[in-house]
Amino acid sequence: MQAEMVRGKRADAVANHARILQAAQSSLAEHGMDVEMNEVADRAGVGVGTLYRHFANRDEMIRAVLFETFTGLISRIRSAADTKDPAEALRQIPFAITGGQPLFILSRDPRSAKLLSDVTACDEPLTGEIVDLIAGIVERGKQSGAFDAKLDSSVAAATIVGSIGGVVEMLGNKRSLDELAEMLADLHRRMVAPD
Amino acid sequence: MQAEMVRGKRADAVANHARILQAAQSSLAEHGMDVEMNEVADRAGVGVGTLYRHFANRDEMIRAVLFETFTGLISRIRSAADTKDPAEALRQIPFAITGGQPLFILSRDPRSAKLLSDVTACDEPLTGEIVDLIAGIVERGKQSGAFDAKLDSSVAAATIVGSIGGVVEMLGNKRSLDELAEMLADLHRRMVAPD
Amino acid sequence: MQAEMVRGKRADAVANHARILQAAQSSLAEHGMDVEMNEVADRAGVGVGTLYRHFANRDEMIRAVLFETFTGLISRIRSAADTKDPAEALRQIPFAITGGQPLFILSRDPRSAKLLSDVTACDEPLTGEIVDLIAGIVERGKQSGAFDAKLDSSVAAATIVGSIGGVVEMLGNKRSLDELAEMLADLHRRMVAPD
Amino acid sequence: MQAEMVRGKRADAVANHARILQAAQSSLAEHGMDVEMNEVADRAGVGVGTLYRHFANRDEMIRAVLFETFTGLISRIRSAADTKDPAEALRQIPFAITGGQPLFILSRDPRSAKLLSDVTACDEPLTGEIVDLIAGIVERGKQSGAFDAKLDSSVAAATIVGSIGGVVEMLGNKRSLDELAEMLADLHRRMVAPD
DNA sequence: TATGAATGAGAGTTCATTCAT
DNA sequence: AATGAATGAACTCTCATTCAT
Repeated sequence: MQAEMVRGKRADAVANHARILQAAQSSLAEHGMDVEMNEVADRAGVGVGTLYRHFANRDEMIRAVLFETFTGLISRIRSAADTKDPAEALRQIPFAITGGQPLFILSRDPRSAKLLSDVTACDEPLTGEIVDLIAGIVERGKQSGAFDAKLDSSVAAATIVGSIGGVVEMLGNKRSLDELAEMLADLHRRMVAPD
Repeated sequence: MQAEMVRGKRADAVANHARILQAAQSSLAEHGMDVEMNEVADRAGVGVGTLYRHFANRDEMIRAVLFETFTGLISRIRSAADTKDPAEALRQIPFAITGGQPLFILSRDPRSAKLLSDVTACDEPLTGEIVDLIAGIVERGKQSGAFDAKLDSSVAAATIVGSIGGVVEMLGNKRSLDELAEMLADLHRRMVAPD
Repeated sequence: MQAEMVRGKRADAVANHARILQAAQSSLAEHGMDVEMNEVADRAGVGVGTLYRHFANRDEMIRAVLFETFTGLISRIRSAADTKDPAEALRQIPFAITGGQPLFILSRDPRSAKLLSDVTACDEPLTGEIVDLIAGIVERGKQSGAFDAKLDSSVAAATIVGSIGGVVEMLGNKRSLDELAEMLADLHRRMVAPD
Repeated sequence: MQAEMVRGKRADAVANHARILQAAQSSLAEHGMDVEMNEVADRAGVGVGTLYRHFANRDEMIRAVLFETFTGLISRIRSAADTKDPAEALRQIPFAITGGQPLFILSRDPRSAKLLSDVTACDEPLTGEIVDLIAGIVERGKQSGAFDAKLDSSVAAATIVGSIGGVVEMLGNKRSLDELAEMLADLHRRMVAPD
């Protein structure tokens, strides 16, 4: 019922693991932190017991999904932030954020922060690192004169992150993410431009 | 021990209702949509049974709090939107939003949308009406030449709402809301200003 | 359905607590440490939830029963041990042990020791204290010349405890406990008598 | 890779069976009737599936271990009981009982009685047959005048069995089994001796 | 034939809701 | 009318058992 699982149990188990992560991800996206194990199991087409063979418990399962998702998200943001030109770096941010799985909303849930606190080694929301990366871009832009020197880089960064999250949530089902990212990049450009 | 002072009892009940709403509000702010009835009852200083004399069930209680909160929020936004000058109207938006109870975050929870769907007569997030009001301001600004004509007013409005939510969530515990609102208003002004 | 519960909820709850302890006790006696919460609830004529209003969890419930049972058992043994004449003290031991609830068998289960380890402050079986009390009697008897001086008091005590437990388990359903206690006392007397 | 060395495989299977029984026995000794199939499998160095090739189910596995153990135990007791001199026969009992696998404790667990009820054809504890054998010795001793004529042989036998079990459980980890058996034999001798 | 991943019934626990007091 | 003890459906997690490889 699945495609080419090359041979033996190992391949099967690996395929299952992927299927389960995928199921957990879509359940999480749909129900937030309230995912139910049985639903994830059903969605993955396995029994509950199998979930527990792959993750020690519900929290670990969610953690795994969040970790995967946020790891990808942050690495994309980091790539964007590595761009030399601050203006170009900033332009890439909306694309970097909207490019991944649609779990960005969970980064707001206080429970997800708690769940990942031993990964992030702090209790503050996961958006913290993202904001810092973007604040770094803003700071560079201010120093190069590309952005307005009077900007508070943290506030600007939080504004940018919040605006992307908000637009995706509110309009993501009406317009394409790419189109929205384009418009967001433009709005952000105006926001940070020198007077 | 039986009857009189009917009015007194009414007053009592009204006071209780307010206390309970207040308790529910603070519980909601703290735990999100996971509030527990017993905690609300404890916080209100009444028995659980009394909660059920005031609200048919948990959902109704949350609905009442959200309704009250969003009603206030929307009326403040409406006031701001009624301001003649679009620039000034837009400036007031962050203050209007941050001025109320800190339940704005709940507007993001998919469960709250579901819960209020029969109030709003649609399943879309409660932010819908808010976005529309702000989009109206943007539209007026575009027509008056105060804002850039190329703006997509819905996207701009969603950006503004999202940015306020994001900033409050991410920085609300580090800076005063007033200070943040001020900075947000400035960022929004730049964002919509003509090139 | 219960007798004179003087007034109000409190009395009811107290009666329930007793009923639940009683139910837990008989379930424990029947199934050992494998008691099931639902069975105890059924036996007590309450819902499972009620069990959890009275005890934090299954372990606490069992702990409460064991504690009550062993506390009674040990206090009866202590009374016997307080008797001046060692011979008379020893004679009372079988009666002291068989006089209580029939949970003596559980004192053997390693799990019950673990469960009560924070009460007894040690992990060794609960029979430890009982054996010590009886060994004290034997020691006194040896010194007074009433018992054989060559006895190892610990071994004698363990023998006595084990024999009572064994006889009750093996013959408790065929003969009366009093009759058995009488015979045990006689056997123990012979066992410790000087040659 | 297919067929031959049928005999070799048989031998393998027999060795496996022994290894598994051994593993089950040590697991049982450690965890009582709560043994887990996976642990036994691990301990035996085979997969769980293999357990089910040797025993129809968990109960059968435990039954097999208990049967083997008790069969050995009873045959040792029978040997002792076959000794002509009742006093000598009785002296050998503690050695016969402590000489085997340390599963004697399980004979007390109500679950093991249930489990073996179709082997023993009755629900009474497995100790029944043991008690009968020892009661036979006592009876012979009474008739020969070696033991006190007033003894109730069943009660004396149960006392003896119980005392051995108790001493082993309570002191087995402090003293050698041989030393304890010696002391028990002495105590039993005194117990049955004529006044 | 042996393996161990998958299964799912069943046990413990929580919490919205009810109702006797 | 207010209370909070009782209720039990629903959820998480475990482990004996099965079966594809």
